[in-house]
Amino acid sequence: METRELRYFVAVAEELHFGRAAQRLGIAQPPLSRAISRLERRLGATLLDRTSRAVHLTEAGAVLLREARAALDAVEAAERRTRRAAQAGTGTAGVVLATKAGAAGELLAKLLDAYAAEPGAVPVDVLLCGVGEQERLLRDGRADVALLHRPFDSIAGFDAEELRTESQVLILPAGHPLTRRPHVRMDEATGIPGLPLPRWRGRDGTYPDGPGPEVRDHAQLLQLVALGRAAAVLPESCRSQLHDDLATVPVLDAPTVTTVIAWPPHSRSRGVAGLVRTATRL
Amino acid sequence: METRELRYFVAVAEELHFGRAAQRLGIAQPPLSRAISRLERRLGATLLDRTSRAVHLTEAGAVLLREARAALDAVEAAERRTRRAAQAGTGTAGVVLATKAGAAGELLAKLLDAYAAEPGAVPVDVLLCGVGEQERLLRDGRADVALLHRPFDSIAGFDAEELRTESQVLILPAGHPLTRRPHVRMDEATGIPGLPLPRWRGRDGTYPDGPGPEVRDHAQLLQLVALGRAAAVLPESCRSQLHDDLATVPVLDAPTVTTVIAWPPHSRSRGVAGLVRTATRL
DNA sequence: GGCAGCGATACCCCAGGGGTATCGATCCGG
DNA sequence: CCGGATCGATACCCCTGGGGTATCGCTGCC
Repeated sequence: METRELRYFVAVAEELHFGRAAQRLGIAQPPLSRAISRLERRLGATLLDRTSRAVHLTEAGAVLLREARAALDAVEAAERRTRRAAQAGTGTAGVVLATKAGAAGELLAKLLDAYAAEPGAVPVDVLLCGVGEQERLLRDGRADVALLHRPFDSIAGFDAEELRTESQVLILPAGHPLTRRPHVRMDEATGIPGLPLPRWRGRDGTYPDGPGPEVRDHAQLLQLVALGRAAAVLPESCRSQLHDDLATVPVLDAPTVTTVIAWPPHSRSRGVAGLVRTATRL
Repeated sequence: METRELRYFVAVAEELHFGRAAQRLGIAQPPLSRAISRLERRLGATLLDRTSRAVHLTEAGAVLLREARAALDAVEAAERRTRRAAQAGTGTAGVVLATKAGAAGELLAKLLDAYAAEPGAVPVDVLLCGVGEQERLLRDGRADVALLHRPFDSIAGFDAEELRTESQVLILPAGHPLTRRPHVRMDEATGIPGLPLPRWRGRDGTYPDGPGPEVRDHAQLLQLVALGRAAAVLPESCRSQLHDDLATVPVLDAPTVTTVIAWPPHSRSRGVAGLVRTATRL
């Protein structure tokens, strides 16, 4: 199977419409129809049920859609990482580290400093991204290594080392009555009148239903809290980045958050290995 | 990048010789040279240093070799799993479970029985393989789910659930003086005169240096022990499969062995999900 | 210096990927 | 119930590019 065929199939499987898929691919519809038929013939499998009015995925088609996405990510990653390895000047290639914007601030700074001081250290580019994006960046090769936060981020499919575990705190506008409490419980944090917890954007770009404002990164969230429109429960290390217009209260029964450094299992290059070693010794 | 180009590059990178690589690929040498040049031009990267006497990988080439192998595995897996999903009769596709031949005997039997009794269970094919092969089978799609044993097998890149943890025992021919001991230490087990521990075959098909016979699965190993040519340290659950010509002694300081059920992170199909659910409830 | 080994180049052929025109089936509005 | 709109499949054509053979140019080596 050629990657072109996989790309074609994914386009059709996502659009469920040969015409639109062809348009998206920048080709005409007939060659696309032919390519899919040929793919089906070679696989000995019907991938799509087509009536002349609608297209549906068969069970085999659903399997191929999942697998093809993973395979195309892997091919894309190969291309990107090779390009980066080549262009990073003659000599040792750099490494791209992905982390959530606004999270893991001092840990990240310490890691970068400590690693830069190592002998044989390689240049590190930091890629700040939205919540939940790191997984995709690692998978398609835009990043080589990432800082993730369990249990929020999934480390499925990656190698990882734990760096730090911390408890969470409730973040409120300074002066809110609850800030005088020594600690709160989770059910108190979720039910503050007028200060709902926010809804985080999912990987697919949609937001869960419910009350609370929609947010996609920490800066947005903290601003909303400062404006008195929301409360937040975040790992306690975020306190170092708060202005004095925000106050924190420990949440006793919130799940603890583990910061991990993760990388694709097959691509433990020298740069990644060094960064991981430095991180675990921090 | 097309998978053909990746296959071509991997062949050359492994052979470090255009002629042999072309032969392996079943094409002539000139088109292979051209394909690699074109790949290099498109990537904007030199992948191979070629003098007219020798070919070496550049740094970018080494990156691409690693990444290309992973990508080709993913493409191969896509093809195989789709074929299986299609041919598994009309209706629900089966699942292939990989496990080491001779290991996890009763656990496996219990799992298969319990799962088969579930409503909506899917046919399960069991694929018995050599030590350390499961990783490759999962990666290239010949298997969908596997029973692995940490710390011997790496679960890098897979999702996994722990099933059972057990300690290890020393296996000796019946009547050996050490069998009268209530327990032994690891350093005693490794130094038995005339009964060396075996050398396991690595993933690359080679054996580590040292004394001891070369083995690749449990059946071979147990036969060697029965013949008085080796001793073995194995998880205690293997006792249920020993004839009375073999005896066991607990090893106090051997690492504990955890049996896990693992699967590729993106491919949690209905069959795999059900099997994992059943396994964790066992 | 002649020779053997190896990758690159030159040149040719045709399979196949891509395009346009059109067909055939199906759904829908009137 | 009919005509038009929609959509995937088919027919046919063009030409890119993948694959082949012959050969060159370079490099070690006896």
